[in-house]
Amino acid sequence: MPEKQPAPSSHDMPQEPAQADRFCRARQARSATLLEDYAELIADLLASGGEARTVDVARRMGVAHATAVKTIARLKREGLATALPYRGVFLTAAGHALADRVRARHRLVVELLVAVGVPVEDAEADAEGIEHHVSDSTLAAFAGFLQGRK
Amino acid sequence: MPEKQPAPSSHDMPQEPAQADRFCRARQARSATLLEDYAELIADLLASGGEARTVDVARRMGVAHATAVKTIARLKREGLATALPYRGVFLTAAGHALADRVRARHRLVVELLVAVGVPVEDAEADAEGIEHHVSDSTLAAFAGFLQGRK
DNA sequence: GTCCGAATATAGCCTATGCTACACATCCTG
DNA sequence: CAGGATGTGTAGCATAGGCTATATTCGGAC
Ligand SMILES: [Mn+2]
Ligand SMILES: [Mn+2]
Ligand SMILES: [Mn+2]
Ligand SMILES: [Mn+2]
Repeated sequence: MPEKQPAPSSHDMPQEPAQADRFCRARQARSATLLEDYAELIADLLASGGEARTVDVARRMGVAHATAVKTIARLKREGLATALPYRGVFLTAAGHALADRVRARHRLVVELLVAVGVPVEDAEADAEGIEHHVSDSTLAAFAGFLQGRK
Repeated sequence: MPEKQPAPSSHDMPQEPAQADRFCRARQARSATLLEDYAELIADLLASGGEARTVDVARRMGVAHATAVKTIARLKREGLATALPYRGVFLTAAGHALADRVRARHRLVVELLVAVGVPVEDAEADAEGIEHHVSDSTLAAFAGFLQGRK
């Protein structure tokens, strides 16, 4: 066998399987991102206005309404939402549960960012992306940190 | 005109244009994610082993080699990398610059996470996704926070 | 009750990211 | 220097997530 070189590394790299695993998990999180954001948004619309119309969802997501329709179709396909024609979108129990989890995470991320000195506006903006990559472990650490400095 | 209702909100929602803007920026970051990770990885491979072969990149990214080929093609298309047939991948000046920026951000994010109590392994895993959503403002706040607790 | 603007549905097109399968090139090893 | 293992290139397929354009349907103003 070719005796794998000890690698003349100037600076260390992560082990190959561990690194691949990290990238895979990040990809996974990325693909769940949209559903999470939609679920949270729809829950908020239902809570504040009574109904979630496709147009409103599209406007708030910043996409064309046809795009929102497709994503909502995916929500339905995955058992997170239902919709009656010309009647708006609703969340299933699973959808509400997801929305709650996502909202809690969103808030905690913003809180943490603000606590370490990020301006509120930037915290809100960055949190929208960051939240989808925060594991339970990290979430717990955030909570502990915020608790400790109260 | 129908006199838009003041919204009988039980809890406040962000203004519509601001929220759409946040989602758009998050989508933007998401689409840059792959290029950033590839650039960083290729730079690391070049630095530690002398060359970056497509297979190694694929293995470390945890994807099929054909997938890596396509992404590397995009890197080339965007002027970040070059490649000679059967010779491996190289970074242009722009590619190296991107890699450096990305690596610095990656490290700072891990440091911050660890500083607030996230276990190192989880910090490394989550950082791989989080890093792509950290704005300059947030990055500066992280640096300041870490500085302050030294 | 009619009519018109707004909301909704649907179709078609595009790119980005994955994958598998297969063909060809390279490079060790014996 | 022959052959097999490994690396590369490429084709074909699928899904996700964007878009525009076009047709319907709804619902409120008159
Ligand atoms: Mn989000
Ligand atoms: Mn959110
Ligand atoms: Mn990353
Ligand atoms: Mn990284």
